[in-house]
Amino acid sequence: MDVRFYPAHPSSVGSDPSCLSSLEYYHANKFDADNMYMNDNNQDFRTPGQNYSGQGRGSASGGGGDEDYEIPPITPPNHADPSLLHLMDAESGYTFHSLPHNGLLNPYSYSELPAALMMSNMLGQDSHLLSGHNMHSKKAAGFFSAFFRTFLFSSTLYIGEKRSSSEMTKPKPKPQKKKKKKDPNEPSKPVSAYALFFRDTQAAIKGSNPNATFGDVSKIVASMWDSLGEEQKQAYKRKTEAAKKEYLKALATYRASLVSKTYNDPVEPKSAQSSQASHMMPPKQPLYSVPLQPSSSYGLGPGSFPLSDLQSFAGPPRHTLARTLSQSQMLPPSMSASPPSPFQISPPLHPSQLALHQSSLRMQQVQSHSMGLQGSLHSPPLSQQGFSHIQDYQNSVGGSQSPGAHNPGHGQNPDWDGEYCNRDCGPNHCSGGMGAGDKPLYLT
DNA sequence: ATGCTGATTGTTAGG
DNA sequence: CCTAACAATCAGCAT
Repeated sequence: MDVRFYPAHPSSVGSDPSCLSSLEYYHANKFDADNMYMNDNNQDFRTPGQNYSGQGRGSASGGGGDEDYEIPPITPPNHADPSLLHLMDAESGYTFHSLPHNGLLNPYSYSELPAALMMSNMLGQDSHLLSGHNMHSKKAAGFFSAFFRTFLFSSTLYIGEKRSSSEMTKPKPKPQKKKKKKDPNEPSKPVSAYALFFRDTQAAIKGSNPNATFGDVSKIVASMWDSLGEEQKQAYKRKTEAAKKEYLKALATYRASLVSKTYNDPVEPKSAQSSQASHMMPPKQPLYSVPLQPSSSYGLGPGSFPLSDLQSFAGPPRHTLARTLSQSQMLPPSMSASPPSPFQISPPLHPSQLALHQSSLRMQQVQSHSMGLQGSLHSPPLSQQGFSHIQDYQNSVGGSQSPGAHNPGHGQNPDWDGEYCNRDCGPNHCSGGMGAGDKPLYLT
């Protein structure tokens, strides 16, 4: 592994139009572009022993596993400057008044990278966002593209150093994975903070390095995660916490639906179902009793808190939770919403009895739970925790990465929506197609 | 402490 | 066409 910063060669800058425009923007913003040269040397940043022979079973894309990944080598700005926090001025838009000058960038120090990455992601990846917007946006896009590349190369260097030592010592054996079949209706586990971060940043990485494999991206994201500021990690963790609460509720709903299914479907072999249901309800598991009703029983109507929040909380975009909820809506609210306690499973109660039996208890649970939930959901948005610039920009460009997601009405938390509504943003997603007749997502 | 599972995206092959 | 596997990595949970 021999990754190094090559002496800059200004003449080669022009080889990358996007970089050129970025550099122009650097100049326009008094950023020292002189240290941001590119060269034509292809950088092979594979780590020793790694085989990028391709993905999937066929590895057809591998070409023998001898790819060189052309991360445009950019000599990074020269000295570490933790003040990248001031990278963007939320007031004035996108003036960059505190970027480092003339110093090698410490690969470990780019605490603000994710924000820039997300910007790069939004700006560079989805060029449609730029079309029809003003030059300001384009310039910003250009800047972030180049800015991201700078950091990306730094992270590449970092990765190479990091992994070369560990892999030399321990070649990891590849255990045979076997994915067990999972009930498609079962809500997916909430994505971890890291997964969220991965989702945010991978697009930008891929945008800058289309040839980068998943492994490459993973390493880069991992190094970035390591370098992420604690505050920003906390921001992701807060999201995860919220998603976890949602997951628990969805899980409770799902389990309730399993039980109710048993009741409602006597033809079905009961033994398997009920044993499954009871097995899936360990007593230790905190179960939230949540009435599923079209308008939230918490008095939080669809406008009471951002729809995007709801949808982003709806778990990973595998549709499992959505399906679960949809299915649950077919059931009586009390049944679908509230899992019977294990003690109530035997002897089984009639659904109506069950509902009555639980209603009083649930009322108390709901009230207490709603307090905590509201607290978490209305916690300060990320925009107040270091992502305000992103929010600002999303406001200026339209808010969503998704094509066609105009979101005119749910601007309460655009950064959330922009970050996590970037998949499955079909006509029924984001706010665009979420009409009254669409499936509402009951977050109560 | 350690190990397992599942999550991230995109590609590919097989059913 | 749909699904599973695969890649590197991390978080979370169970043991």
